[in-house]
Amino acid sequence: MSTHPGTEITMHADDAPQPPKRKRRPSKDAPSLSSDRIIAAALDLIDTQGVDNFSMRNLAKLLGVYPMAIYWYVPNRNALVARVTAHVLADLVPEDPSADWQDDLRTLLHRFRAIIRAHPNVAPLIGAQLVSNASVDLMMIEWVLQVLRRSGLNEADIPAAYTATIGAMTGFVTQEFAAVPQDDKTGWADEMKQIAQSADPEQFPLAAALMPKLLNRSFILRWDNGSAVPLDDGFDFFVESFIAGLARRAGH
Amino acid sequence: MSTHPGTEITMHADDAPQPPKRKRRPSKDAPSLSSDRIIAAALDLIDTQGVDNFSMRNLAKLLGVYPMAIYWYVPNRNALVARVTAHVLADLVPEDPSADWQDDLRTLLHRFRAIIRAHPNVAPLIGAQLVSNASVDLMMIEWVLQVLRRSGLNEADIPAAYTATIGAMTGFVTQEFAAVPQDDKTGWADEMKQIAQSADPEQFPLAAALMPKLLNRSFILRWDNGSAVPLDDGFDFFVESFIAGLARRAGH
DNA sequence: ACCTGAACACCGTTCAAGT
DNA sequence: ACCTGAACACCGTTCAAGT
Repeated sequence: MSTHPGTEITMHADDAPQPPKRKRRPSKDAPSLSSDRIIAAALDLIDTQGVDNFSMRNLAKLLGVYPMAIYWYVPNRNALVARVTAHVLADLVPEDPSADWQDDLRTLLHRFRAIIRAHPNVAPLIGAQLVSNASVDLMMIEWVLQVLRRSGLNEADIPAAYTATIGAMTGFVTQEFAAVPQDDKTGWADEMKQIAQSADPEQFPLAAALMPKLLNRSFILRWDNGSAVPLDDGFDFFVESFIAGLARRAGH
Repeated sequence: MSTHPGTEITMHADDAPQPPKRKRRPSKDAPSLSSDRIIAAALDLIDTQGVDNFSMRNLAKLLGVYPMAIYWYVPNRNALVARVTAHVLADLVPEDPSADWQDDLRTLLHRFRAIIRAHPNVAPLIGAQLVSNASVDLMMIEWVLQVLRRSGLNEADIPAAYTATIGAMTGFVTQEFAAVPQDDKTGWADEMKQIAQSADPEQFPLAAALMPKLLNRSFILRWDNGSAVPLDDGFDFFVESFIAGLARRAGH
């Protein structure tokens, strides 16, 4: 739960004075604010209101404080959002590497998806923000590199394979849980259904035939996102294809 | 270039009255605004300023018009952004299917990347907005389904394979071109470099050893995005792995 | 039909000030 | 060190009005 602030190398160490050096605050009571409280409250707001409706002012209100109070702990909104995603991803790396590198990769990708499922509104932030906490990231990076080397891949291919793996881990899930505009959900769903059922079987034979399996159960042809309708089959197929392809390229 | 408005089924037909039915505007001169002009100007702004700095008010200024004038053509900012991404993706589907389904898939994924490379600031919008123009999408969907059937996959696997394919197409590239916070770019780069070179070889042996190949050339360990530093090798490895995995699952 | 113009309810952030 | 309070320069969008 806790991110052990202070023991971790905080990326982007933002020149804002980090609060507790040593036994500070000899005064009466603890400060009302802290990095941890702010991050927890921010995550709470993002989880419940979505990232668009998350504002420094609302966060301040939730914390019972004036907006600018937050800025003593965090340099700006972007940095705060980065810390929230780092917090969410803190427990990503599996503890125990197994005997089978393919199982390890599978586990990592599924763990990532499970985390985002618990905090879907964070999904759109992952792309830009998977850079926030270097210590966590270095562990994860090393973990992935080790798995890839055990796969038997050519050593020279490991950097490319690493990037491919991270892309596979984050890409699908980010899309799956991407926010769906909630302006007029039902109108949108209705139009999508209508287009789907009026898909000309002459022009689009396969799409028309498979529509019952695709409608609101696959990318593009949906109006709910992964929170409401998880794309389990698609994700599994994606993961297994990627791993199988890696295995083939590694000579298995 | 032109999206032929009126000939396409516009998804989310938003009840705003769509302008030209028949020979309208018998009056003096053409209206100063049009859907096409607005979309083109919006794309221009997004390309140059980024999506964060893109506002209805700036767009109005660029068009030489009051902000609310735009609202006669577009119901709101989100819808406008959706149309922009649809416009950008209009030419995604390749014209000529080849003899080899693997080549076709490769072509599609590379075309997608080329489009996003030309408009990288649109990348973060793709996830939520690959839903905007149903006619384009149906063509693309049918195209993908046809390719997958030619692969020899089990018919029952095609829906999952379809979602996996779209996820593969959009996921990696969306991450590759995700915006990098430009608050203090150089400071960020410096810290990243420092963490990289001080990576403990005891704790992170592979990461430390491969760091020269990884630093700013792979996910997470970078400060530039795909516009400045394209991840060509990673992308190729990803695409080839996915296709190889598909082939294996199809029994090749 | 197409656009203006003012107004409302918000933003993130700077800056000076309190304690 | 930690937070208040006012102010600045923005937002998207509603609503009434002009032509």
